[in-house]
Parts: sequence; structure tokens; C-alpha cells
Amino acid sequence: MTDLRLAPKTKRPAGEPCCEPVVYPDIERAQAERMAEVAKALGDPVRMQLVDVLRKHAGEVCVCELVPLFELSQPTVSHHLKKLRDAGIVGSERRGLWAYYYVEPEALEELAAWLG
Amino acid sequence: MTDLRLAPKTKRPAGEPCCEPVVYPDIERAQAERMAEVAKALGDPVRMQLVDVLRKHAGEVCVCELVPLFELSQPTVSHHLKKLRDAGIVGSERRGLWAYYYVEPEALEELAAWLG
DNA sequence: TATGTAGATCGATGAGCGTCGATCCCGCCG
DNA sequence: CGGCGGGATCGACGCTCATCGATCTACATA
Repeated sequence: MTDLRLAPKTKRPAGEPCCEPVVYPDIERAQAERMAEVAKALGDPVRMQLVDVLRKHAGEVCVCELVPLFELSQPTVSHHLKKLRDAGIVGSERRGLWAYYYVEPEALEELAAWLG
Repeated sequence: MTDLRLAPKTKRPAGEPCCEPVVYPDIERAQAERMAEVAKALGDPVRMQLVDVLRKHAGEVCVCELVPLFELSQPTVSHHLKKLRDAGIVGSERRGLWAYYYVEPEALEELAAWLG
């Protein structure tokens, strides 16, 4: 682990960076992009509650049960569910008239592991 | 744990909701808003990498070391650091010309616990 | 005091987001 | 076949965001 606590020297030749360059492997970038995509999908109170309900019920839930949980129109809830599906956090299945959503459990694992 | 897997009955009296109402304590809402705020701040690859660097170095890091890690202008990196500070994820301290940032360890605890 | 430097702030710009009503699609049932 | 109802999609609106160059503030040093 590199120690970055050193204060950079002032009065340095022009054109040089102000500090020792920190080695920063680009491997991190792909992981950061994946985790940021998941975090972004969770970065809305409605979607956070949707995932929370789906997780707590440990099975599939009908959309017609999710809509009345919020004071929002049905297209808005559908839009949030689509966001979660695009991020890979939830999956859906249509059976007859109804659509059922469920959590995709592996989707949150990387972020959870990173958060420790 | 309520079982939501039951399909709602069709052919119901008009005006009634389509399903049994799910008890949904409003206590969740405040927590969802707090966690969504944190997740939103993490929902950008640059900020995710910033937090990752700060966490891995387990101490304070000078801004002049953070800026060259990204192909971004200094004001943009400063903007991202402000977002993280507003969300309570990082703190900062100025010493002389330089500013140092560090992770606020409690900020991620609630989200980490929720993710399991 | 004057100059240079680190970092924050400002203003603008273009892209994206959350929300809604209206509409479309497609199974269901009389 | 025809109508209904659940859910997804569309188009629009207002707001937020990420990014930049320019500027501002505060400190350090000559």
C-alpha cells in the first residue's frame, strides 16, 4: 500500500506533475464502472424500496402489488423496474396478464463485497 | 414474511385494489432515502474510483495526487469530491496550500449492512 | 508587497433523469 | 370476434448532472 500522505514539494520545474505519480492499475476501472452502474440504479428512493420489498419477500412479486406501494403512476413504477432490470438487479417473467419481478441475487454481490 | 406470490383475482368489483394490500411500514422510507443518497453518490465511475483509492490508502490523500489519476479537468474532480463530501462519504481538511481527503468510515455502513 | 500555485467556485452547455398522461400490446373471457 | 384489463412504451416537461474554461480565494515564498 503506497503512502500518499506526503505533502508534495512546491517550487518544482515547470511541466512536471506536482506529486509522485501513483500507480493506478486500469483493472480497477472496469470494476468501478460495473459497480457504479449498480449503485446508480440503487440511487433512487423508489428503486431502493422496490429492491428492498423484492428481497424481503424472497420470491417473485406481481407488479400489481408493487404499484400501490407508491404514490406514483403505473408507468413511473414500470420505468423504475426497467431501470433495475437493465442494471441486472432484478429479473421479470410474464405469466398471463401479470408480470412478476424477482431479485437477481448475484447482481449485488460485487458491490456488497467491495463495501465490506 | 408475507407471501406475495399469489396471483391477484381478476373480475373484482370496480374501485377495489387489484390485490391484497401489502403492509408496508413507512419506517423503511427514511432508510431508503438515506441509502439511496449514498448509492447515488457512488453511482459514477469517477467517484467510485475516488472512494476506492481513498479506502485503499487508509489515510488522507492530497487532491494534487487525485487529479492526475483521471483524464479530467481539476474543476471536474473537485466537483466530484464535493458530491462525495455532501453525501457524507468523505471528509476534507486544508493544510496550507493543499487539501487532503479521507473516507468517513461510518457513511457506508448502513448500505453495506443492507446489502448483506 | 508582489508573484505564483493549489484548490474551490461560477456560468454555460449538452445529456440524462423522474414524472406524467396517452397510447399500444397482448392475454383473457363472454 | 369483441371488449376489457395489466403492463410496457411513447412523447413531453422540468429539473439535475457531468464537464469544461474562466475566475476567485487563500496561502507561500521571494
